Amino acid sequence: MSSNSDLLAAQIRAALTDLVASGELNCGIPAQITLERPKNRDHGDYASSIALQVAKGSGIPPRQIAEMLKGRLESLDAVASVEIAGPGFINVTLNKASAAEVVRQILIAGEKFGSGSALAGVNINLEFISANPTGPLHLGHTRWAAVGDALGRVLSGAGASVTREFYINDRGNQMDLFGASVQAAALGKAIPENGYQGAYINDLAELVVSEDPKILSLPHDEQMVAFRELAYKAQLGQQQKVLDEFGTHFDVWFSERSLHDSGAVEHGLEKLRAQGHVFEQDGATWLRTTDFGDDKDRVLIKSGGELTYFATDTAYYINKRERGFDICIYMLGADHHGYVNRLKTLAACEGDDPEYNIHVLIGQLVKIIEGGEEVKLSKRAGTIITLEDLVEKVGVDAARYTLTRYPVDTPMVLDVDVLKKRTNDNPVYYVQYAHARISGVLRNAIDLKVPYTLADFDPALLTHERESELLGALAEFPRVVQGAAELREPHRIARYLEELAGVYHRFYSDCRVLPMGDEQASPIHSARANLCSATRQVISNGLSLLGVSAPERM
RNA sequence: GCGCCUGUAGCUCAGUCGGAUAGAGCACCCGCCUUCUAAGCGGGUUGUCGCAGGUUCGAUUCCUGCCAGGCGCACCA
Repeated sequence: MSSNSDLLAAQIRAALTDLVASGELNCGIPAQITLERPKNRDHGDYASSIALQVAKGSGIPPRQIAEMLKGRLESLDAVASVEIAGPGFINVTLNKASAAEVVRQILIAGEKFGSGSALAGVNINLEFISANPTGPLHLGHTRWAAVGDALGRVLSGAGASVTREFYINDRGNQMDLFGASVQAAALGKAIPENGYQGAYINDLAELVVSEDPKILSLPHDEQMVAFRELAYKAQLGQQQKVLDEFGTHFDVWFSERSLHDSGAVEHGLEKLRAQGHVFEQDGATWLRTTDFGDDKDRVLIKSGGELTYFATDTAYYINKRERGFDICIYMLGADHHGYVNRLKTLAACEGDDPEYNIHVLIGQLVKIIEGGEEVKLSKRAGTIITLEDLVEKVGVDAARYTLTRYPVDTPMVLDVDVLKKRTNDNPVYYVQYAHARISGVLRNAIDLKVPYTLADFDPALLTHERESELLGALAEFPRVVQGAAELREPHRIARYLEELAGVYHRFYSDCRVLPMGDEQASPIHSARANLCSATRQVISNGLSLLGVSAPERM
């Protein structure tokens, strides 16, 4: 079942191919023929600038090329009229009934509407958050929890096979420092220098002691390890619980320790050596990342024999690839952007294509303001705002929606006061309200005996301008999902939903859906109720891609 | 010094391969509920798309330089 825009694009391609074959036109044919949705409705339902693009090499004026294509487009059943405008734009207006066929497509596809196959067969590892298990999740993690989860859903929607993975940094000095901090808190001693602070450390200390009172009689070093291990389990469990409540789920919780225990690190080093980019210097072992444009080479094994973090990351990447992932997506905070180049060059050293096999998204920082001032303190964590703090303030839906409606490379400011409002200020309610409103209309439709199944649907009745706008917006959804997946930009879904909700609200205020008073139910009521039903389906599908609920009532 | 991100309306921000008159919400003013959810709709007002060049039929979009802000540049984790 192809959409009208696919149909038009295919027809243009066929027409161009024929013109080239017959010698009337001498030009290359673009790989992708895209149709735009004109901002100005006078320019039809779809517009193409193909004639301008193709004109350059052909020596024929663009308007003349547009003329050549016009007839072919007009011959399509779905097309009502074709006009050539300006320097050579082709503006296509669909006939009303075929524009309305999208309602049928949506209602038949249901939850599947919007899903596509652009990324079918692609196996993607999506790694995000990957916080240290030494404390609560902060605002930066929260942004990833929302965006990463949404991206996972969007990629799946585009047909990819997606594994969501959380890398647990459960090894190294930070863990020992964490253990020592909890230990100190339990013993009532001063937290070590650079150690972990905050009420949660005391909570963890109490919890560990209550779970295992004998811990207090262990020798000091052994005791630190015991505290470290028990606090680690508790803190990780806490992160998992919080994420679960936030609606973000992972397929794999990957422990850094397991990477070492399984021999994956040695294996990774072997693999890099075999590729010929490893060398020894000053007693250390290096990876010659400068072979692929890094500004300096990177140490894998320190002169003291210790592995660097980079070595582990390298092994981890190789491990992912060997688990069969075609594309590894990393979502990192802005403070790690220096890492992008290193990750890409290590992929190159391993023999991969850094432009395809690895994709790094950098998220800019999130600030949160309340009452006009930046909020910096958390009751529990001591210094940082946590995921729980945000959810407690504004709720899961508002938090998730707001965090996903901006591109990740924009630094963002969350205004808590706005997020608490239930007005247009707060787009999540605007979109959810449209869903609830439609649900109300459809409940009433049942009471008023207005049938809205496909058997009752006559597409030719949807001719009002508001109906056309709504139909046009609905038809866009699959393209939006595909674009969001390919560009790794889930915020496009949110922006689209706001647009769609706006179009629906305008339709609602101009077009009466249900019979009034004693009026009998007629086919137009059924047609409009079907349109409402299709719109509700698309809003629901879109919100689901963002992990935001679609309420039946508000 | 080098690198990444950002700079669009009074505010918060959209604006995939360059396209037609640069958009939305908020704020401000004025309207619309005796019949489907007013958490809504309509109308009015708001711009040197940071600055300067370049590429071309056409640049907010691509290239170069500069200015401003944020963040990084370890044999740290």
